[in-house]
Amino acid sequence: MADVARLAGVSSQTVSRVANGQPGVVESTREQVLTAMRELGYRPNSAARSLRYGRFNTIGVILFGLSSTGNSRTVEAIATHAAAEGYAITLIPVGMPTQDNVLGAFTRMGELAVDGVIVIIEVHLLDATAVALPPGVHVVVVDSDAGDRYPVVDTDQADGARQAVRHLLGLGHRTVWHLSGPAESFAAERRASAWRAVLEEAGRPVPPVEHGDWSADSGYHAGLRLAGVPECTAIFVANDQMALGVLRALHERGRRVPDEVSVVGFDDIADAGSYLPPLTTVHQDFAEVGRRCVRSLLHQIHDGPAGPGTDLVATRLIVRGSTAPAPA
Amino acid sequence: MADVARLAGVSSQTVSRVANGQPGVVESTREQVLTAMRELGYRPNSAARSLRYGRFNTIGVILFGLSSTGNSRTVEAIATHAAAEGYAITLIPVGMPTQDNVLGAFTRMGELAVDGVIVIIEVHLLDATAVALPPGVHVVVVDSDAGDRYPVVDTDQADGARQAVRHLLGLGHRTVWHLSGPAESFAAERRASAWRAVLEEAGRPVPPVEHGDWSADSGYHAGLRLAGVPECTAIFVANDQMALGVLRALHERGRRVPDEVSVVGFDDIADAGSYLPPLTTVHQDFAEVGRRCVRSLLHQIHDGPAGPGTDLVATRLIVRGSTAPAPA
DNA sequence: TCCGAAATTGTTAACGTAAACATCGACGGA
DNA sequence: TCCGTCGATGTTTACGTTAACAATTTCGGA
Repeated sequence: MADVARLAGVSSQTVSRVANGQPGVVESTREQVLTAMRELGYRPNSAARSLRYGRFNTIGVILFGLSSTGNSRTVEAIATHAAAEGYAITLIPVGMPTQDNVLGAFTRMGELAVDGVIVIIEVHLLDATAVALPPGVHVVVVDSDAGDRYPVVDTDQADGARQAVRHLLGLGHRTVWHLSGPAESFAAERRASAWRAVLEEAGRPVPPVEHGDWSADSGYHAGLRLAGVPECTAIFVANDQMALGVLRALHERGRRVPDEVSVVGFDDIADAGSYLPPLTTVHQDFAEVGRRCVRSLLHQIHDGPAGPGTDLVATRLIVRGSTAPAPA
Repeated sequence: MADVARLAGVSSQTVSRVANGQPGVVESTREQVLTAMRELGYRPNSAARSLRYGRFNTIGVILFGLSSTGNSRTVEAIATHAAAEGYAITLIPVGMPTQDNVLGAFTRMGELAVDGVIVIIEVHLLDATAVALPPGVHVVVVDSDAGDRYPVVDTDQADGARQAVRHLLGLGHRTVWHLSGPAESFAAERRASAWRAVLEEAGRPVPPVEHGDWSADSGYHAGLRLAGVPECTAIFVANDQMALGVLRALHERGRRVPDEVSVVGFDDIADAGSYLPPLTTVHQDFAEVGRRCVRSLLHQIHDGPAGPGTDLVATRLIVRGSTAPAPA
């Protein structure tokens, strides 16, 4: 910057003014400075800027597993909206979701150049880390029940599950079986309890819950077990990938979908419409979740901390070819 | 930091030494400083550090579309390995892959606190932007043919395609049809040209190429067309998602896989083993690509710029249930 | 007892930027 | 003509950190 000032024959302050588009610089001077900038390939040093302003214009995202569909789409939306507001995104991946690792991520975060953090991790891992969060750092949590401690943005898991189960009951199925996610997952738990609540409310029997780990493979194995249960004609699967595995298992066992068994998934991933048969599933608006995260976090950064609370994003059932009226 | 120094009754320099674990601080002093740090919740200001050191310890990743399987897994690997080396990852998403947007991303990058950039974008979009790249910023490019201008890390697309086509020919198929990606994609182009080369080398007829946009849906439509071609008994599809669509189309048209038609995909995404039937596909090691990107970039940052050149990551064919000997 | 070396701690300056304040010159009105 | 005002530009300072050097203390040995 000093070099630019020297070359343009002005003070560094004037260069600063030009760089930031501030008024009070006469046109001819501005031209000279811009020319000098180009000539020297000047680019402002953001570290110095941050130091001066006390802000980094950066949001940190702590997450476990970027490859899972939901996470990557949420992060993409976060990145897009943050960029629109002039904020960059810094990714802090957590290798394995152990408390130690999460704690480590929070510690690293504390040392990073970040104005706020969006946490996309099952919240029970946050218990021990609440203390470790640096006081000046704002937080938004996704997909957890931390609503009493931090602002939370999340898909309305329960309502999505309710829509799925009611759809199946509406088709005349006597009851609905459920393949849930891992026991530690709050998303899985909420989907499962909404499923149970609808059945109980309707006075239907509640079959035993199967558990998978979200993978198609685990869905396949659970599907093999369910295929052996003759009275099982409707299955609500907690995500689309496991549903894919279920479809394969049913197919291998000769149980036709949707004629003999109806299947509903959750997520509406891009491929769900191309499964055999195309999957009826609950659509999650990951982009909207990301958008609201950014909005909430920026609001905190600019206007001070926000109280806890939960912001739910609506879901909707997408009916495709994997559900049909119950067999006679 | 000054507060900590005051509370601990030492100079700020001593605080700095403690914070960085430098030697030459007596144990009792260190304790006092650590206590003061805890009490005041001190955390070092990374902007000041960056300013002092002239480095940000941050890597930028410019990409289009985080949701595509390959990208998210590559980014995850990049983030993991960068973190292990003490580097953070800053994401710069490009909304639509137009030259303007890419140019904008590079400009933003220039203003960001970044020591180097990994570019995960089809390279023809880089043509006009080569100039815009700030001189001091190191670059590694993924998935493109920029090998003459920048260091490139990429999957060995051609070899993967060769393995796929040879596998099908080895099963006795007279020739192999191809569903390619979008015409602008270099990855698609390389897979297609390797496919063509193997066929020509083997003296087989080269069927017309179908084009999709990587989505399952586009695969479905192309699949419907191919299903109408009786002599088509083997299809090499340029990615797994389109292969999923092809499987669905063949199924709907009553062409059995693999008995009547064999299908090979590319990527080996997590779900590929759960398709109906489980998909034979070319495995890409996205994690390794990410690892090498980071290695190459850090090498540049620490030891000076590297010349152009291409670093190819091996692929391997995973044979599952979607391929079988040609029908008699 | 005193001196020199080593260990520990303190002081100064600089990284690049921008806010706050100071200066300078031009212009208009009395 | 002189003065006040305003617009353009320059100067000073501070942001938080750490390298380089300076100062102080401690300790062993002659």
